[in-house]
Amino acid sequence: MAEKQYRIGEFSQLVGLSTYTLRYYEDQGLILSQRDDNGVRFYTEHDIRWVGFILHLKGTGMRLNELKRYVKLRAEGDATIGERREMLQRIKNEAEAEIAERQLHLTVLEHKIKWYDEKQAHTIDDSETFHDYLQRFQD
Amino acid sequence: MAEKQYRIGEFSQLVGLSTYTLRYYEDQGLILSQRDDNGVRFYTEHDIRWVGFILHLKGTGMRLNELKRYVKLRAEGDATIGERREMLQRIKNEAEAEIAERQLHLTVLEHKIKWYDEKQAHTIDDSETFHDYLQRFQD
DNA sequence: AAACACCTTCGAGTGCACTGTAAGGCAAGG
DNA sequence: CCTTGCCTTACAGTGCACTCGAAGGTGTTT
Repeated sequence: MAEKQYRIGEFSQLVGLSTYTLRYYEDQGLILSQRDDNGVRFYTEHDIRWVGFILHLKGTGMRLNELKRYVKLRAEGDATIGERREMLQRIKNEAEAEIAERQLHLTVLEHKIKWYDEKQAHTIDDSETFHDYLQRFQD
Repeated sequence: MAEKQYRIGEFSQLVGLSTYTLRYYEDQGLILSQRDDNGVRFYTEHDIRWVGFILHLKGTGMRLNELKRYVKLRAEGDATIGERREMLQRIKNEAEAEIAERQLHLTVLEHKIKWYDEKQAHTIDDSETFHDYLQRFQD
């Protein structure tokens, strides 16, 4: 039983990327496609997994240029595993730092929401500025 | 004792935004500046706090257009507090959803790093694909 | 007198990641 | 035969948030 083959339109639906983007990624060397006798692209389950994986990498904040570099290393074989590992580790660290930073910003936003609530409920002095209010959480 | 006044160059250093960006933000209505007798911008501590706050909002993922809308509402007075609160709440929800999503992508990246480690240490079968490996964590 | 920091308007350039159009062509299905 | 879906190259357009430069100006400091 041969594996199911998908043409670009169907594949596009499956992976959630437009056909434009799929061709663009192929241009950029991020994906490969096989061709039938007429030169028409087709993809298999294997390609679905690969696109899924690069979308995970993208989802962590990895940029196309880094992704290209990663794919290039991958094509060079197991000798580059160390380098790829370091790359992913760096991406991981950066992503975690960004998340942490974003969470810090979020706490201020949360305080502001609380401040609005208390202001609306008149449980804080009408003249207390948000800045003064924030001071109460500084320690 | 009058409050210290900062001209744009110094202020730029203090808040970490270029003078270009400060003027741009002013154009966009995100910041106000006072002017001396010669029309030269100056800022005070109050402005430092305000820029600090909008950078927190930006840091949560809020876009300039939303920020503009927020600032506009703010200028309309306390009557818009409810709307501003809802706005920040929505931003908060979106930011949390994005963080959660990013963390999901990160777990896959972490698995990939582990997979590299195990592959390098030859503790996994050389023929086991990352996809097969990942299956072991699916439940 | 020159250097410096600021002011204005206006418009162009940057980086990223697409997204779309034009203009041509091929092959299969109703 | 015509529509649909695919193919190609090449290039323009989009959205976002800056970033910069030109060309002219003012006021303060050395």
